[in-house]
Amino acid sequence: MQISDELGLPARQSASTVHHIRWLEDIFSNQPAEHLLAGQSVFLEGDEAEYVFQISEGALRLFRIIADGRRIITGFLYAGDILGISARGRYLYNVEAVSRTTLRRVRRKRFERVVSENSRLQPEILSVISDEIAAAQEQMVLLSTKNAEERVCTFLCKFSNRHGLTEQQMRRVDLPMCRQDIADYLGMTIETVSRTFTRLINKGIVRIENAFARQAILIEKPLLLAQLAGDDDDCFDVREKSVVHGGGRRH
Amino acid sequence: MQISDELGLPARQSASTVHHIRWLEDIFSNQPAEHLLAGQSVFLEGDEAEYVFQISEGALRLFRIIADGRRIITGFLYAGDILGISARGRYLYNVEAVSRTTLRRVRRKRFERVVSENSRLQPEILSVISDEIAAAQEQMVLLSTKNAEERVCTFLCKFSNRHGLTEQQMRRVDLPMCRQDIADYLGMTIETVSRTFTRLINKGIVRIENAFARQAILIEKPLLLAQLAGDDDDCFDVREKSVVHGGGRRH
DNA sequence: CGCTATTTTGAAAGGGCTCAAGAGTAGTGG
DNA sequence: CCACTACTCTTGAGCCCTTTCAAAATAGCG
Repeated sequence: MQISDELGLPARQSASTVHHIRWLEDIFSNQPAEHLLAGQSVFLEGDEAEYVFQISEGALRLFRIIADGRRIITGFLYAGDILGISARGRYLYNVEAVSRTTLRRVRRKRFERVVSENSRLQPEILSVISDEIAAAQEQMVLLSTKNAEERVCTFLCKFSNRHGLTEQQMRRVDLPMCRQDIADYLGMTIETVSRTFTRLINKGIVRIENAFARQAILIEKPLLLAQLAGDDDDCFDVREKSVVHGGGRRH
Repeated sequence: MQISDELGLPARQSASTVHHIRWLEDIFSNQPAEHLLAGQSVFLEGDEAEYVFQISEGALRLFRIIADGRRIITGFLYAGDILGISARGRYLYNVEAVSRTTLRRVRRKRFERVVSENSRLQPEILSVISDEIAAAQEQMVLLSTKNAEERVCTFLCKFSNRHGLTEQQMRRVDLPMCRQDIADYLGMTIETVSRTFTRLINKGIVRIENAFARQAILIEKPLLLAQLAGDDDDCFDVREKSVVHGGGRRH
């Protein structure tokens, strides 16, 4: 149920760790690294929210299971990301390792003490939480308006543009998660995800690097991919447009 | 852009105000009441997050406008709810009054000062934020798995069970928002919302109280409504079920 | 009482889901 | 090295639910 086995993975610190959360990171840096294999659980929905985690390497999936057994993945977390800050008494979702993952944990009590002692951490906490809410909202937008192709393109864009990647890494995407994960995250079936990938390949937008690596995707036309994601970030002209509700049909 | 006119609505304090946020409320109680008409804006996405608000009466809609002009309502806020806590530098979404609404505001600076001075407020802040994230996740679940009927039933259930309502108020639901609002919130078209309501009426689950009031809905069979919402809260047996991913089909 | 905005209803079309089978990939052991 | 098994992923065909487009009905308001 909790991280059990500490198998002896090489505990090398990812050089491309992180960035955006300078000071918070220091809280974790002295903690021992814990290693997880793909599929191992970090905590479950409803568990007492005793710890705050930071991912050193790898990827986690956050998900809930609903009554009929279906799984909804509400997000993925990657190296550098922090997990568990926003939990009140109990965790709101299940967390598992997508692939081999290294993380560090501190007790919530200690975490909060350190934060309250160091005034410049306060805004960073808020920043982390704010990001989490922003991500949730983007996901709501995706789920309520985007079609299959837009969803997959959005996913690939976001994954390839996540923090702490080199230019090269951005064009050659090594997806750690399987099709079912992607499907459960994007609110579609595995079949539709697969079909959509095939369509993107046929269009020459991405290419599957079938060389032995598990799932390497080469983004051939990053700009087109971004366009197909349909975010069109030129959307801050809301206050100019005479926004008629239900303007462009569809919903 | 900001709340402009202070029209002289009777500033009576809703007796059924709130509850869950005892101490935070005190921060707002001395502030002057501001009155908004239906449709008036509180703030826009991207505005500097200068204030924190509490709703005294009425309802707000939180929404974003995407590139093609469509509107996604990410949430509604009601009497007693607090708005703007989770914003970092700038607000993440637009906020408008759904109906006549009364609210109070405090400057973020002051708000944060008061909070940091009073240690028992800290957990309440976290609680508010945690609720916001929980709501966002429930919405993701709704958008990625539920069909039209389940969505509408979920909406009615949540609205009728929101905090601070008497037993009577729970069975006689006065929806302040229009069909288009509901559609944009549930990720469906106004036509489908309408059709779904009709179906629920034909099934005898709800009844429209057409007496002069704007939109009064009588919930005839609350239990059935809750069942049709499909949340089946007996879902905390996750750790027992051998959860096979992609268990019950559909996604 | 007419005008407009909102809501409801109808018929047709489409996109993604479902069910089912095939192709590819890994891991195992003879 | 290659069969054998177990998975994951891909492809195909039909169907169903929601959307779309269009029009009628109802409510709101001067």
